Amino acid sequence: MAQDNDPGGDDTTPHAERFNNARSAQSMALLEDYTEMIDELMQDFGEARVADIARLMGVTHPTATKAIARLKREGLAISRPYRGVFLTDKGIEMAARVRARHRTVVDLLIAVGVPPEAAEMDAEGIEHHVSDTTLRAFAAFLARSR
Amino acid sequence: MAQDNDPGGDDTTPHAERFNNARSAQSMALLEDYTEMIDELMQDFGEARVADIARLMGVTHPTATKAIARLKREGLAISRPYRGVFLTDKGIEMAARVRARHRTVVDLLIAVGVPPEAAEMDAEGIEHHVSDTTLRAFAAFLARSR
DNA sequence: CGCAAAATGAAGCCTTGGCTTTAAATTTGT
DNA sequence: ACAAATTTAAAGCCAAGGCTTCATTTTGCG
Repeated sequence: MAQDNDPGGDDTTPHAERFNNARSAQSMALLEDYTEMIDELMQDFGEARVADIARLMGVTHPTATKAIARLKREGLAISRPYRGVFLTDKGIEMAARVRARHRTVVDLLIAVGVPPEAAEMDAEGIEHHVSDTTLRAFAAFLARSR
Repeated sequence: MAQDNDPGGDDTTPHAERFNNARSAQSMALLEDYTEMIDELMQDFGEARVADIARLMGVTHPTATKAIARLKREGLAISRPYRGVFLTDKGIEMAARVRARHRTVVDLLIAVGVPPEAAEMDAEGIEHHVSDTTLRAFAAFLARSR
């Protein structure tokens, strides 16, 4: 376990780096989830209203509004009052990426024997922590086992 | 506007449930990480000091202290001022469970072709979102492919 | 032994992401 | 055309999880 006998020895531990990584991934999860949701609503209904976004995300409207404000701050979306929310090109690109990743994660889980419902459920949390390297490995595994 | 399906139809969406699930999993991640870290320090050095916990977690001491306060509130740990932190039986049990799950996740990732380093990194974030069902599927897959 | 350095704790601030309540604006229906 | 209903926005609260700064307690060493 320990390669070092003195806990006070190191300056930057690999542990710390990993935890900080996981934390920052978490901060992007919300952006990704809302972006994906808006994209989905646009495709399915031609518009994304705050009320629908809120309901589908399982939060109240003010919470959704606040999240959308952050999306706008990050240049992922724009919104015209009473006209719904629209993704920018950057937002659309992110939505596509997130959606592809989600599908790959679900497929991988199913491929290793996870029941589809559980796969769908867990993927929602897992996907945000899957790095590009891991995602490529997943895709390769799926291609191989098909 | 909308074509055939109306977004206002449902009352509780499966989406919302999944997101809320992921959110609550997230709230337990911190507890699990600190518990695991304390257990590790106890095993390796016989004591878990706030300063070491903080450094290994990649946060400042006050942040670690606050997290430890939450652990105590949840009955997972106790601490004597200036004497370090100790896990309760409940905390030890959680640490064991978390550690086993972590190992399984890393092994699964490696088994499907993720480079060990990336597996270790991503597992830190992924593990908290792996349900019991999924964990069992992982274990079964590993047993099978060995 | 005494005192400085190190470890710990306390207090206060920030941001995020939830919530409720209240108010304003727009749509809609008669 | 206007009142009612719906949608959106605004304001303020809360807890979590970061941070800095400052006070206190231990500890180690000359």
